[in-house]
Amino acid sequence: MALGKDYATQECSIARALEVVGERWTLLVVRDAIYGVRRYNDFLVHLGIPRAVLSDRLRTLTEQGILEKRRYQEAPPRDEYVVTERGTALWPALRALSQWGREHADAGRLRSFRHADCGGDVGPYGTCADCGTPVPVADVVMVPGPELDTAPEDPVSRALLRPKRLLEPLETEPAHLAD
Amino acid sequence: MALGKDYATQECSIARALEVVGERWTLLVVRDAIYGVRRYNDFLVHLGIPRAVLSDRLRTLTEQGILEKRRYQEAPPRDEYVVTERGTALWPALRALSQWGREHADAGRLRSFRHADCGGDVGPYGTCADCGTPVPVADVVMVPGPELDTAPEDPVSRALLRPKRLLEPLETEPAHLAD
DNA sequence: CACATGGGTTCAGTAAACGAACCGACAGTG
DNA sequence: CACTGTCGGTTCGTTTACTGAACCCATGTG
Repeated sequence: MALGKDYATQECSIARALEVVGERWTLLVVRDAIYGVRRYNDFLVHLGIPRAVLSDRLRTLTEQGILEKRRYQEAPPRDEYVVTERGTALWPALRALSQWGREHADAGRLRSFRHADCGGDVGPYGTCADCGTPVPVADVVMVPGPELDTAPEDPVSRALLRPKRLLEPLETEPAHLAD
Repeated sequence: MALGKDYATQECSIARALEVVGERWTLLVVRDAIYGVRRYNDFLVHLGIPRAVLSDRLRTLTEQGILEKRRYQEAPPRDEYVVTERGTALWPALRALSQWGREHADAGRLRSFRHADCGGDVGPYGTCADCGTPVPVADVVMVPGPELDTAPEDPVSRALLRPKRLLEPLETEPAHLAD
């Protein structure tokens, strides 16, 4: 991880995982990638992260095979960062953290997760509260809660005011349409 | 969290959770607490963490209600840090991270988790692979895997070479018995 | 041509982590 | 009583990381 000392001495798969995704901002970048954010600028404005740190995290996550950088247009050259299977495999951990946050750090509910097939809530074990089946990340729909800012600054937050199926690319308005 | 900038602008329960437990070392302290580590020195030698950082994390986690500091002997005064319900509620997140680590960052298996009642593996959704029921943290037994160091330096790692039921206090040998 | 956009890099200042040293209260040993 | 060791810390100088602002470059647009 760095800082002179890493967790390498730890014989523990939690430590190994945190060695990869435990740095500041890293899990939030992965979260956004799973939410469908793909472009540098969208990560930037949504996270409010310093550019140098974002560049570093995107590079590291790409090297780790959690994101994949790919050119989606040639002129001008533009790349996007798409979450890989290795990255989506972090979804259960993010979902569990989100659950804990809802129960122990939030006042109200900010967003919740629903099973796309039947509309049931995704329960504490990642299974659908209605139909009982485990919900894969691609079948999760994130729906906004009552405590969200209704007119956020950044276009990513605005796009996330509508229900959003995870993994699908997020469509943000071009900047010149901003109020 | 600090560093001048926190995640406070994030309307997201993952960010709220990471605001509390996202700092370096914090989740490993919670992990150890769930494994049954309770004493300052045991955290210290098992984690290999700088003392100042450990003191800070224990204080912060206590303030957050994730650990509870309590006096267990008067002369000399000795305190222990016991994980609270709020702390054990982080178990699903830790288990999911562990799962990811096993699949994507480990070579072999270091430790695994079993359902105490029936001996079945705790599966990817936190349910027992044998009997199918969700396994609460108190019913999890951690068993050592083949890749562990068989003669580790610190007494905590030595104690964890035997199967260990989570949450129960860990019994470490007194230092003068070390080889 | 001027200006905006996307995707970065560079750099100085600040905050955090590191590791070694130190400390106080007590217990056990000789 | 002195000596040694344990436990649970604090202090402090050094190294590393994060932050925020400025800058850069290629391209497209009015």
